[in-house]
Amino acid sequence: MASTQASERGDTRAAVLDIAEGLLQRRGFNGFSYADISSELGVTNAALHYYFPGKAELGHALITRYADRFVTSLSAIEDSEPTAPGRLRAYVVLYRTVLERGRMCLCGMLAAEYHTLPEPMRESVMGFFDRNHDWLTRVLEQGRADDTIRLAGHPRATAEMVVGALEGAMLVARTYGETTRFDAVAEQLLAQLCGP
Amino acid sequence: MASTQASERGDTRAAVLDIAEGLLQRRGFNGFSYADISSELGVTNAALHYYFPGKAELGHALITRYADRFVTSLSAIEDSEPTAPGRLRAYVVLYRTVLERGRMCLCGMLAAEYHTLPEPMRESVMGFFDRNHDWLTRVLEQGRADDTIRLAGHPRATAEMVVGALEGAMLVARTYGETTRFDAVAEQLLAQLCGP
DNA sequence: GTCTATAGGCAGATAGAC
DNA sequence: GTCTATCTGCCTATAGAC
Repeated sequence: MASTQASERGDTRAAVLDIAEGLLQRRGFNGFSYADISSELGVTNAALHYYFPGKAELGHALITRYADRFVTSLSAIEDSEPTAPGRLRAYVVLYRTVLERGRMCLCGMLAAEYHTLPEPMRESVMGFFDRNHDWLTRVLEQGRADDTIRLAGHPRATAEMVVGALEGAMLVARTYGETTRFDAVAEQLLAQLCGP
Repeated sequence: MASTQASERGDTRAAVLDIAEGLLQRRGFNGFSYADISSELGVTNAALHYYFPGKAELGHALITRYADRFVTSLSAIEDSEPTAPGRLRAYVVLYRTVLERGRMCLCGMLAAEYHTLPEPMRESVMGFFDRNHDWLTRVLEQGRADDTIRLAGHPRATAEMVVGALEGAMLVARTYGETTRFDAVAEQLLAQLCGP
């Protein structure tokens, strides 16, 4: 099996995170077990505890890695897209890419299970949303300044609406297994902000 | 304890559903157990199986009851609110009321756990969203007809955006434990649709 | 680092007494 | 209808060999 390659290269830890990430995004934190990971990776259950003492530690590592990667993507967008509407559009693509793989946003998933999570994980989930709101607020302010974006209220409130709308659209669209439902919502959202 | 009253009146079944509903909306379907229900109700684990042979049946009954109640609420809105913007506003209050009690929409929660659910439950979750989209589409068409609502695209696409935005706003707002975050998003959304 | 072996707990579920 | 008692299976986690 393909997954054995990873352990042969010595980066089992990363392989564990990759597999666990997929499971978490598709089934939720309470919807997968160590056995799901170990069987797919081709190692025993006990090996996982070497890298992550408990499921809480694994969960925390997953959020951290996901959030860091997300922030990197946001920086990349700022480098490649100069305009506010362009940046918004690229932001939407970030979500769409996740959905395309049949996944839910990792932190959106954890937000649903929030009340069952260990405290360190909760904090990190909030941090993820904070950083998203911060970034979007800046983009919206930029768009308002150069008149490329039309705001109905405060930039931060709109930023929170954009995150909420995209998270919710993913959540519902994944139920139907149709990416087009997400696209329709995203277009709708962008049309209302960047208008004609 | 207060819950014993229910069983004394002979409506244990309803009491089970009430308790399970709260657990599901707060912790998710994979986040609670039969023991959680029976301990809160003051009966034994086995008693629950008398009413619901398996957790799948319990889950299905929960969706059905929730969806039926939701449809009833939508009819009530049509009776009390004649205008499209009024109906939209009342629709938002439906969500807000759920959030106020620290809960997530039952079907929004199940949408997150979708891939771990037994088939009969999946179908019912989709049915819930379908009915919401149908109802909202009709309201939006009404508003477009009498010029009280401004649509950027197809009514159905906007209806799906509204559901997505509200579900997502609940999801994120609940993480922060702040109802005001939901309100800001809702106002934002309504302003863009009914705005001046 | 990864294994075998195993502990201890809790999950959903059933049989049969009352 | 609700109980006691019990089953089986899976879960996270650990000890210790290799």
